[in-house]
Amino acid sequence: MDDNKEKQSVNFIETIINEELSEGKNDGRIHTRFPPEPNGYLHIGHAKSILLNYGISQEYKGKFNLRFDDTNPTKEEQEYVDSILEDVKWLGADWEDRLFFASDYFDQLYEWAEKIIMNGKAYVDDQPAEKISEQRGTPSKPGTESPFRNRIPEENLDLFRRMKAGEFPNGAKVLRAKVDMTSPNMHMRDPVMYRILHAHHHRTGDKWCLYPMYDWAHGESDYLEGITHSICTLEFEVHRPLYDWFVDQIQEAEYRPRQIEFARLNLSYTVMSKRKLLELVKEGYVNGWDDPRMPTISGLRRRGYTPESLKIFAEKVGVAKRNNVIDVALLEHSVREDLNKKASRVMAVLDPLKVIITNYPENETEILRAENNPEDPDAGYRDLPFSNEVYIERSDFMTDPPKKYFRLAPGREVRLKNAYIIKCEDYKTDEVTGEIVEVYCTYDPESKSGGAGSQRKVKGTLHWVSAQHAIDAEVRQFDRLFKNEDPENVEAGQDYKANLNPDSLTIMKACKVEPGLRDVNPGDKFQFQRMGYFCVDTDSTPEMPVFNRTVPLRDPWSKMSSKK
RNA sequence: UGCCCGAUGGUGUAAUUGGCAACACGUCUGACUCUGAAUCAGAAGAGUCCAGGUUCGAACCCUGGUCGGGCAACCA
Repeated sequence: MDDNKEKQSVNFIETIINEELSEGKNDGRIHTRFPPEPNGYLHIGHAKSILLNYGISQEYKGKFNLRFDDTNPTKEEQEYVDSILEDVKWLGADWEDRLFFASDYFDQLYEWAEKIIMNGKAYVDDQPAEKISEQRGTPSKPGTESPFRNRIPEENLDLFRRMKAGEFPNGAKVLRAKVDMTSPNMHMRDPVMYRILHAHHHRTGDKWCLYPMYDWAHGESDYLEGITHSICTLEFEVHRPLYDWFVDQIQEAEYRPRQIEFARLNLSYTVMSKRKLLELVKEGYVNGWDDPRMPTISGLRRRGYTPESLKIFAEKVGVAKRNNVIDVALLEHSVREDLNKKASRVMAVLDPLKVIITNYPENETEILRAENNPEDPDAGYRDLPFSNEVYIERSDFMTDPPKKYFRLAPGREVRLKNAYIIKCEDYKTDEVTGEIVEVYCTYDPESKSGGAGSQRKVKGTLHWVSAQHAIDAEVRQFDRLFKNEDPENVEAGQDYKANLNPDSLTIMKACKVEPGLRDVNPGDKFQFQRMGYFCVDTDSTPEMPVFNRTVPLRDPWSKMSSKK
């Protein structure tokens, strides 16, 4: 099985690694990391990155670190650290004992900064942010040098130490790397290494009033951890020369980390920026970060996605450098593929219509046998009660059906899954509304599933639930959060929120499900036959189980019928 | 007007590193079916952004364009 696992095509990062390996770089050691900033919840784009980094470490028998990039105390919170830890763990990316924080390295970073100052490669600038920004020029205009650029190392060191000691207020001074104000790369125009921030840090408390900037902290953190491949997204491509410049300042031996950039994941009908997701949460467009409609890992988890389904997805999506928009259908396909193998089949009627079987004894209950999962012989069987009154799906009965409609209609026969063939003899409508209230059928006693006369074929098979045995349940159905494939595609003056789908959430409170579903726990997953995959929500109680629809089953009929 | 990336069916990713474009999703047929699911069989759909060049041969190399994305926080 394994050997005919068609020669897996390698992505461009693996190609690079393979080349380096054959050159003997870093002694053949492979070490990756995932470096989230704890300022928001992780989303499926992060999942791609986590799975990529962890996957590479596994593939090459290397190591994988989790490191929080917590260099900005004004935006970061413990709540986010906790959620990120939970999400990464849930995905199965194992950092073993290598959980780190950039803030763990503040002392080392500071020490190095002093060294760089003494090497004449960094200086303290007294100018305000606006002034520095002005002098930086524009992409097409070179920058000009700060009047403080040529301070002598001793003076810089003294000032830097006083910055650390807290002698200056926020914004009074910064430490800048002395690189090249005329570089065509804006990031090389004497970037800021440290800013003064009298702020409480979630880990270091009030120890520091001086915090390193991303570019300075990131590569050095990689270096300290022995990271060999620092994989990040495309927008950091222009930072790479600076990443390398900073490593140059401190590198001591042969080893050095290498930054490689790949294209971030984009999903159709979805927004992915932390800022927008935060906005959706804060302004109440969704019910929290783990709202099942959110593309967050916690949202997907609550929705019923499995870690495996996300792995399947990540593999199908691939890794490259070109901008992409993945069809959400691929995500949906990935869960179905996983859940099809694992989820027990059960029957649940979401929009019940009562069917009375007129020739079945009124007070009798019959126990039928039902297969739990035709895809998994080991899943076994369960008992199902049957009686003379059952509920079927309202959409499974029509008084005047179109051609090709295989379900129940006056005079037509249909099979009740795992039970009998029934025939519609009559129905009753509400005199006022015209709504169908009951359907009257007769059953064929010879047609019992598994019985001698069960070979008889009918066009349709319906799911059902015995009226007197069924239990009540709430079902939440989700549709895409945005109406437009590209949520950003709006008329002038509007933003992505104009594309919000008002019908993204449908709550059905009168559902009837088979009695075996009485004792379920949040997270349990099922296939409601003919309906889709569902997952028990955290709001579920023993009195009222709540199911989230993870994804509907593929449904050619609804496609066919809605086309006309 | 500067610099850095990228460009292959509707979507995404490949192509033994120069040998007549493959896989997946989606779409459409059909078979099977006690889930209109799954499964199985098949089909349509790109001639690789454009123009030159090198070569027996180019999606891969070279030149010049075009288009798309990124870069001017004391954010990451």
